[in-house]
Amino acid sequence: MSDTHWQDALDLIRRGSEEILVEAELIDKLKAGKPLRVKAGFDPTAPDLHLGHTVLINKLRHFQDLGHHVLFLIGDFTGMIGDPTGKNATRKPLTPEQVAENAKTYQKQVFKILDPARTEVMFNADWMGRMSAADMIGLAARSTVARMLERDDFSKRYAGGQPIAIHEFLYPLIQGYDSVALRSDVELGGTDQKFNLLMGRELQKQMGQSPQVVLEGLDGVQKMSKSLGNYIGIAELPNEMFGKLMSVSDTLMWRYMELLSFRSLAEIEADRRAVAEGRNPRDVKVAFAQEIIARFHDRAAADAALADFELRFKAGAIPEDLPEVTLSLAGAPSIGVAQLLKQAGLVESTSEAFRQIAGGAVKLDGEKVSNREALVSGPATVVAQVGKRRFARVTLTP
RNA sequence: GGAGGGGUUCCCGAGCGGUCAAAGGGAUCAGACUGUAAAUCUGACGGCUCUGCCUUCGAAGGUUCGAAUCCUUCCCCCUCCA
Repeated sequence: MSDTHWQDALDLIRRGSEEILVEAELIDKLKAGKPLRVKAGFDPTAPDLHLGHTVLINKLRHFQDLGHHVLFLIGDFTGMIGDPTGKNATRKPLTPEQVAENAKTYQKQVFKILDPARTEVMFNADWMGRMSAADMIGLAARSTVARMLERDDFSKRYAGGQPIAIHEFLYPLIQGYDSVALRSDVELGGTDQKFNLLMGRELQKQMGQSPQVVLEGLDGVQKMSKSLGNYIGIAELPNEMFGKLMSVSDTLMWRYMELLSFRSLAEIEADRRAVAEGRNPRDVKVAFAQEIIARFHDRAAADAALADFELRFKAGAIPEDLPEVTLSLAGAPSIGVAQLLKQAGLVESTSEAFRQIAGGAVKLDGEKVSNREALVSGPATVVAQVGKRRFARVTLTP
């Protein structure tokens, strides 16, 4: 490989990465010109990928484009422990059938990005499941409690009087051992994985292997989660995706683009300058949202999503593709608004329905409802709305 | 094994016999403003057959007119000593 080649490769790899440990080693590996074994581990419990996951997968794709080999590791064994976050220390173990099912879902979604020919899907239960208790003790002997407590998560919990179960210490060890078993040259992971990733280097060194290079910090969007409300699944409908991408903050938008867009950093930088000089950041965001939708759906869907968005929010129109709900009045002549909203799934409880009405968030056929006692008589079809995002077309049958 | 501290509503965290569905912050939801951005302001934030009723403060009992608050037992967590 010529000098410029590895330099370009390095630039590509660097994009979006917080830290490369150790970069000099990576350069050596790239210069050697051999296909590298690039490992990334995935949790077997979450087969529904969101854009956050794709940051890492995009990076794997970069490696494939450079001629390297991807080891897509599904942590079915480690899944029994659950990465220690202190929140869900105990997990319900998955059956082999569930694991297989989830793995299939993973592959279906992941191969929208990865090249199957250069990807090997593996399960760590293959080797961990065969390990004897004595082997496990041997592995455990390779680290120390003090070392484990260096991990931010553990030290915080320890200091804060939160429990740490012994088996949680095994998680980093096993993840590290996976790298030994796979003889990986590079491992990718989010910032929160740094400790685990470094454990892999440590164990590889101890066991006479050349330590893997760690590419860390690919989690700018990884913090995506359902509870944070910024979850954008790659299987979501175009309109949903569009809306969610548009509600990404301007500040965060640039980071998203760096990590998720396939456009060059130079182009993104040009956009950023344009915005600084007065261009509406909204336009940049629209273009970005369309790029992403086109990737997971297609161009036409991206255009349609934009058109729908304009209609809905600029003109305040009600969207076309509402969820349809049919409710039976069960003989009664009418139904209370609160009940209607609850049964249509627009609110979680009657109490919430009353609150939303009081807050002026509820509309029926575009008309604001302010009387919590209001009745809707049937049979009829009404478009019910709570806030700007929750809609349903409700059909009342006798 | 011994001594001490602690378990509160999604999270953090006050409360320590009535005025407690429980301060405050975070998250969330809604309204205003907007570009479904940010910031800001406002309101909401257990449930219901909703001007009242029911269920919550680790669990189960008990004391009391009345308990998240007191007592008993149990479960769990943490710290120190061994």
